[in-house]
Amino acid sequence: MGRSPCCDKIGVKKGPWTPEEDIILVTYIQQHGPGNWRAVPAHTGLRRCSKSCRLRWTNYLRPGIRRGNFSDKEEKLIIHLQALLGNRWAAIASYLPERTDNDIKNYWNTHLKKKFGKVGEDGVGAGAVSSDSHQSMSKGQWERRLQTDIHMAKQALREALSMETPAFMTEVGKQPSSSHSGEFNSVLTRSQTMSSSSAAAAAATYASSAENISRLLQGWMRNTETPAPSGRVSTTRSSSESTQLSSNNTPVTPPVAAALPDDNRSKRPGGSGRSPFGREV
DNA sequence: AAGCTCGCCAACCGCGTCTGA
DNA sequence: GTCAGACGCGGTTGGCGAGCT
Repeated sequence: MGRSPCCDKIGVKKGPWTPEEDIILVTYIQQHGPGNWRAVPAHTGLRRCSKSCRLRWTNYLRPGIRRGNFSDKEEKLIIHLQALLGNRWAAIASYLPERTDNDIKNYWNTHLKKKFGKVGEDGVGAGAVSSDSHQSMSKGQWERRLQTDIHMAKQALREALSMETPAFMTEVGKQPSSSHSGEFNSVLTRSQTMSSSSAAAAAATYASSAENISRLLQGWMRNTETPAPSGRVSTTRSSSESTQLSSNNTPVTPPVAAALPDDNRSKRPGGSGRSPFGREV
């Protein structure tokens, strides 16, 4: 099973994405949809690795993403799920549709690890259990274990949700997200069927994606009126800020925020994660 | 005011898994 | 059954900005 060469390192640009690149990528995805990442650099002319394109989209450009300001509920949920699932960030992220696995991972590493990292170290978390045990487990045992973990995670989540409406849901509610809780529940129950509403949602997704990027562009244009964003990171940071600003000032977050992450992951032909988590969950 | 240290986060890298030929 | 391509995931790193001395 040869490892993929990923990208021919020659001529492939690295480092922070510029707004122009973002626009090109979003435009392409708007037309063709996410997927077939291999073709993205070739068709768009982007001098980026396909992985980089996918990462940029899933972690940054994909609409419906909320960045920063994790609510208490989200924090608790992450802690709970981390204890149950271990460092399976993609699986955890599937319970927080508006957050990316990278974001959750970063948040855990920077904020929560210090506070709650010991929980895992003590072996309370399933992560500690699973990492050790699944080597000696048979496949059947491991799958049963997974199902148990999933069940526990669902239960924990339901408990968390039943206590009060999660802050992230209420916050989202401020924005015009029509059926967020419903979609969230569908995520919760892992109903993987791509309904026609999801298909319609996908269209809205791209529309709002374009909106996102146009706002991003506007912010960038304003910035370029003053000294141009010459610094590599500063450009990205400014774009990041403008994106965030847009989601704060105006409701950029689409109503389909919840639909995309799982649909994308589950529907993607080929490719999978390391563990069956996050897709079968 | 200048230099230093630390925290945060976007992005990269390597590996595992799945799928089709 | 085998192999190569494609994709997703988790760990890690690089660089900027904020806070501190």
